[in-house]
Amino acid sequence: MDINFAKGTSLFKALSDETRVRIIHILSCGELCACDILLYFDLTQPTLSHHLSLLVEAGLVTARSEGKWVYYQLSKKMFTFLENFVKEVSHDSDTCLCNKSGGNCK
Amino acid sequence: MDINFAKGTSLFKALSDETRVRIIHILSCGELCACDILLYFDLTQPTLSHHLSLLVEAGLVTARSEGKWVYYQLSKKMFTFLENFVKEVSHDSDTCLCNKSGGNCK
DNA sequence: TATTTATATAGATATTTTTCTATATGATGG
DNA sequence: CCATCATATAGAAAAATATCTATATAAATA
Repeated sequence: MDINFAKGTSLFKALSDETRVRIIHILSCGELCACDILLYFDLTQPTLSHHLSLLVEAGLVTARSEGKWVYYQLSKKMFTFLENFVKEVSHDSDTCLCNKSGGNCK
Repeated sequence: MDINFAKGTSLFKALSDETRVRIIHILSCGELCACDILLYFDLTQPTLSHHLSLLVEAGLVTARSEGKWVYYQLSKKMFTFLENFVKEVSHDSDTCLCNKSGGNCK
């Protein structure tokens, strides 16, 4: 079971902006439409829309259209993946690259 | 106990590059000097040095000089912080911003 | 002491990212 | 069917990032 570095890194990249991390937090208690999320920020609507689309593209957030609104919600599955990825990558184990490619660190 | 968004985001930013995530993984089984880490990558020495300094600056990795070598090691403390931060930010709780600032999502 | 080895720094360039304004799309309601 | 509201897209500008080559520093060794 190889570590999926590209996928894990793409999640970190999606979370490498404080606005997006705050969006995640705001969504942690349930789904919200974009216009409600906007109230928490001093940003223009297109800028928020861009941040939301990056989060959706990364798979951390899902979007659901209803009437003229789009409701955004956290993907629990992806956050579970992220939690596991952080551990997988940073905890000592036999998946470590140094064991695979003949390094001398062990 | 407010969430430290700036600190958490800075960790995500430090991990938003696949090379740096791979460095973390390579260090997961113990400390290594920069020249040994370099063997795992197709990068120039200054580029790796730059990535290492970003990881150190973020606090995810510590550096220890010995002779002409610099040994790099993961900061377990910071990875524990990161694991907790991911949960804090994404799990429903009374620290959610929407509860604090009169939002209507609950 | 001169050379080699390990690492860092400086400076340049190409790419990516963040944000904005302006505009388009698409649903709702009068 | 026209105006309004929610959202997305286009395009531009400024800032940040990743990478390289060249060079500096500093320790070890011949």
